[in-house]
Amino acid sequence: MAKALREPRNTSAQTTARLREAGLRPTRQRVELAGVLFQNGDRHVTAESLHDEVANTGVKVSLATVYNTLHQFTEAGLLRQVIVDAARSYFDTNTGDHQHFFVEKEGLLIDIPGESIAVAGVPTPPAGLSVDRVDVVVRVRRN
Amino acid sequence: MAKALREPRNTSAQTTARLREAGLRPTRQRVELAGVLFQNGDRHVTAESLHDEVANTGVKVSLATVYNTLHQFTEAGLLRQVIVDAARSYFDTNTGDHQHFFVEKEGLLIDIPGESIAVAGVPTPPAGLSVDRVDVVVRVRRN
DNA sequence: CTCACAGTTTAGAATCATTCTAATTCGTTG
DNA sequence: CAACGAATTAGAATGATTCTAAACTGTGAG
Repeated sequence: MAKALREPRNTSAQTTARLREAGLRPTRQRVELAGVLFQNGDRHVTAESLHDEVANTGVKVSLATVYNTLHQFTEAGLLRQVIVDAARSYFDTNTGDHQHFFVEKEGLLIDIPGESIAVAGVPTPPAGLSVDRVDVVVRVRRN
Repeated sequence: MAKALREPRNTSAQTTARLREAGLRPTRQRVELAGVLFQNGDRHVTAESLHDEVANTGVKVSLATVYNTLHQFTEAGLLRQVIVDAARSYFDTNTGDHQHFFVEKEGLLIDIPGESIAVAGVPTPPAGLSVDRVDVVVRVRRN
């Protein structure tokens, strides 16, 4: 009876461990954000969309923290930043090699598996420069 | 002697004609901006860089007009907008089929001829969506 | 278990690119 | 050259993101 309300939090030990491995102190807000982000498969979020989503779960995390966290996760390799829209930044929980469809009107990003796409003929960069990564954005529109 | 100082203005009739063809009234500022933009081969500018550049030629054009003009030129097919940086928008005078190297640290864009690059394996977009264009950004860094 | 401190969070101000507004100016056509 | 709609502009407004300075919280030592 004593522990009747002690449900297994989705604030799981796994998330905590993952943060620690990434060299990030598992604070309440980081654990919360990581939970929302990495719980269900690949996701694309915006600082604001994530902020709203977390707010809806009842937890309070400031927008500043959401921004900080998104950047820290990105530096730690837990997220990848996707630049497709001049208006806002997207973050992708899929850090593997892949590309995107982007529906501009709706701000909707859709993954394209990395294996399916191949970019050939990329010239050697000008002297002194080396390739960091190749991003492909397939801009699509509703028919 | 009379016309000794009458150099052929780069504010040429060609520029004026080009604007008219594009359905744009050839105002002083549009002619000036078009002159700077389309005078010497392919160029990549940001609103601010173009504004500064024009200011240095002694002509005064407001930043608002530069923004308006860049968008109008883009709609008219005279420019192409390039999205590679979350911080600012680039505009490319090369509207043909081609891609870019991007040196993030320096905000430097370099054209890659369209013929040299080939993207294969782009899957059919989800139902209801059709491909508008495929953008490739080769992110490079200084060694 | 408690303390202390570096690391975090946060509200709100600040920044920066871009857009908007409302008033003035300019191109064009009659 | 008058008139009218289009274009320009200064400055305010906006929106995303970053910064600041103060309050708070993990964590490791004792």
